[in-house]
Amino acid sequence: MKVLEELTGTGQALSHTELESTFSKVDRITLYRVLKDFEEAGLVHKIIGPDGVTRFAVCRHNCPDETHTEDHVHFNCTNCHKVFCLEHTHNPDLRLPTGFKISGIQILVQGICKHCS
Amino acid sequence: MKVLEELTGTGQALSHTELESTFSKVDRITLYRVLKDFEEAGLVHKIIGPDGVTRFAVCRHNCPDETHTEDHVHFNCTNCHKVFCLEHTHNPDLRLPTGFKISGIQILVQGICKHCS
DNA sequence: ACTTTAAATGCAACAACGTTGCATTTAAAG
DNA sequence: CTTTAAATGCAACGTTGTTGCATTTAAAGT
Ligand SMILES: [Mn+2]
Ligand SMILES: [Mn+2]
Ligand SMILES: [Zn+2]
Ligand SMILES: [Zn+2]
Repeated sequence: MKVLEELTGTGQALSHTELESTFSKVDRITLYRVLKDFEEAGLVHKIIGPDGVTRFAVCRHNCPDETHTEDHVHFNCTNCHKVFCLEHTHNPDLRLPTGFKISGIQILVQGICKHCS
Repeated sequence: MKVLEELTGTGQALSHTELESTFSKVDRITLYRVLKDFEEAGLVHKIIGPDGVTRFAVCRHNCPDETHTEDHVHFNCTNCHKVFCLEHTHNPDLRLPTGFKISGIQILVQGICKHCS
């Protein structure tokens, strides 16, 4: 519950390490299991940034239970390296090569965040 | 050179493991170093998929040396889990929240690839 | 309140991925 | 042929993430 509150309260996606230092009393394996359970329950979603770091963020209202598609845009600040979930959802008109059928899309925007600009 | 040929020849992005089994004679650390050198030289680029697996693909003609921006779209097949570089580049008209300045974008499309459909 | 049962936690061990230091081999220059 | 530098292989280490098992904690049943 504390983990979920932390994820809900902060405006950004948090890495395992960040959560681990926040809850220094909790064993890291417990944290792994908690986050996995939250993800499977559709409460949080995982974001793997361009640096390969996995972060977690709470799912918003528009996240369906079954498909668990998180189709909103993610923002990765090149200065502070934080990751934010943007409310913006975007479905661009991509013309893919023949034979390719699109089922989902992941957009990650890089730039300078609100706090760093 | 063999590694570069392999990456150029195949139409997809290859993971370290895949390359390692292709060149079973080569030590895995040498492979790490070769790929790192290629990346820093701007010959290949890294793609980290939604599963967190790192893959490598050759840079095309339109990859500038300095910025090394790979702004083309990547396709991840949900069936065979292969990753393809699409020629398509897309700059959508995103309206970001105030204070956020965009400098780049990464688009990863998921679906069924040509070979699996 | 006491007992039974299940869930949550912590620890150890392990595997995959990736990096660094160092010795050796290989190839390029002189 | 000798000198020098680059490329390779090995060992060791760090990080991330998973699994098995024992213990603790909490929930239910009596
Ligand atoms: Mn998100
Ligand atoms: Mn590519
Ligand atoms: Zn920032
Ligand atoms: Zn496929």
